[in-house]
Amino acid sequence: MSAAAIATAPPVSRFAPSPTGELHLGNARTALFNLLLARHSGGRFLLRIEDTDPGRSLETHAQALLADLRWLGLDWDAGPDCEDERGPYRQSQRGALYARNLARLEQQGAVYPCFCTPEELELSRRAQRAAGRPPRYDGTCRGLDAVERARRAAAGRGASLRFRVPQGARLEFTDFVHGPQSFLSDDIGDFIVRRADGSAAFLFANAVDDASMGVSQVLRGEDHLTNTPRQLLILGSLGLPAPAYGHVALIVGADGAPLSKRHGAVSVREYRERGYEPQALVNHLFRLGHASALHGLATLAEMAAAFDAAHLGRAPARFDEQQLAVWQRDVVRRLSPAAARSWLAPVLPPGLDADAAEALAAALLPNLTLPADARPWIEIVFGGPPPLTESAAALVRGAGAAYFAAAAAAAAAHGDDLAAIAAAVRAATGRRGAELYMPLRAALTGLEHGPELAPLLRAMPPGKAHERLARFA
RNA sequence: GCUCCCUUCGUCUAGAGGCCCAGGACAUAGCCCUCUCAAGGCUGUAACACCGGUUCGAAUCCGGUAGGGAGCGCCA
Repeated sequence: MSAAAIATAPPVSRFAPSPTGELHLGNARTALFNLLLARHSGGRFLLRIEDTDPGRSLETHAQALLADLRWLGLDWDAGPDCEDERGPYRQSQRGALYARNLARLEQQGAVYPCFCTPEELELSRRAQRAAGRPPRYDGTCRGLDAVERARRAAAGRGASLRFRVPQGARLEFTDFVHGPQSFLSDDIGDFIVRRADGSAAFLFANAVDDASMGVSQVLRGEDHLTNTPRQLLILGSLGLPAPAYGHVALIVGADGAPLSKRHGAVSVREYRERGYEPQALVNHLFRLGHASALHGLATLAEMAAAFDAAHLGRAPARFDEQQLAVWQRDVVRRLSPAAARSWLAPVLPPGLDADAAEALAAALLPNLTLPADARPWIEIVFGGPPPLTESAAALVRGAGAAYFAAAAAAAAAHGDDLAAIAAAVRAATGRRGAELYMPLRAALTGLEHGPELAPLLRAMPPGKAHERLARFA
């Protein structure tokens, strides 16, 4: 393939989570950016499940991961549930490929068996730290000869396979987010590519898979930046093509510290359960660590068109729930009546019919961020006569009995029609504007602030308005 | 400890030596509109972490300091 052909080939990106827990906000953003990267140029976006660690990988987590990604609207072109010829897309099913490539490394002498036990390694690391040195593999098994290896193997000691990192070499690559990077190979210890149980280690499986799946761009978290030279070493020994690597800074909490449980929700699931809309979450994540000229709510297609890897940020971005709430309100206000009804469903009184639910949603939506915010209003709409705040009570007293006599009579005659009630009160009292409406609001809701009165009245069960107005007549 | 990464308004960011006494969006404040809140319209407040150097000129280049983060795992 010529250089020009490579340059114009559509990109292939991927998201490669390991099913050891829930989909984290940071990973969700990584998935989003990779999807956008591919879609921007008509490329392909792959989903690969990295379940090489059987002890920590759970099928339920894998399923939840797919469900969360789908909920966000992030669809993949190939993955564990839609295989193609580059698959399978679960690392646990790619053992043969790893074994083949591992064998090639063994033939070249690029790797060597290591008989050190985890305990020995831990001890060595501790000693190095104590001596003020970087904790790296000390090379115990690096120079073992065939006889010695055979003896240890015969003694039943399981062996892992380590990559023989060249000494005195400078490892360079260009990160498409951070620019030129340079590492000294001497700062990298010989690392494990195959565990003693025969399974492939992350560094190895991940790199080999990217190459064999034709991934052209690897956009991942900055925690992998220093892994990159290792993976380049592996790929180089195997003669496999290396993708372009780009690393985005991790997302941090509102206080600038790494996102953790103490920041509250950190998983996509938690936001979904609290009633956040996927479009709100995606819009917020899109602006974190990425700049575009896009303003206002955008669709994934619009984001893809606007996405530009050159505008990926290098500094950690704060996940600020206040900003998320802005997007959320924007999305909520645009919900269709049917969508609004199901969004609100978790807090709706049981047995409420569809029409009543839609009327309620229509009244409340402009004032809500999350379904839970509707609770006090639902109590006001469906519960008993609400207690008045002090200032609401003052408003009611100021209006007087004649005012409410007129209002109650109109409510009895016209039900939930605010215009009719207001007209009657105006005729009886000559009041207009706030003077006219505020006592009605106070008597009906007990408060001075809230959603528009007219739709609120329409959401109330018949007779409620009259009952509440009549108590002051 | 060693290596690497990062640092522009409250937040997300634009900015690749003069176009920047730093632009946009969101948030926020005031005004208008309005039955309140929200929405909408208008106006405003608000930042180059710090110290040196290079240069006629630095947010932009170089060095250092401080602060934050990551990696150094038979985790990924």
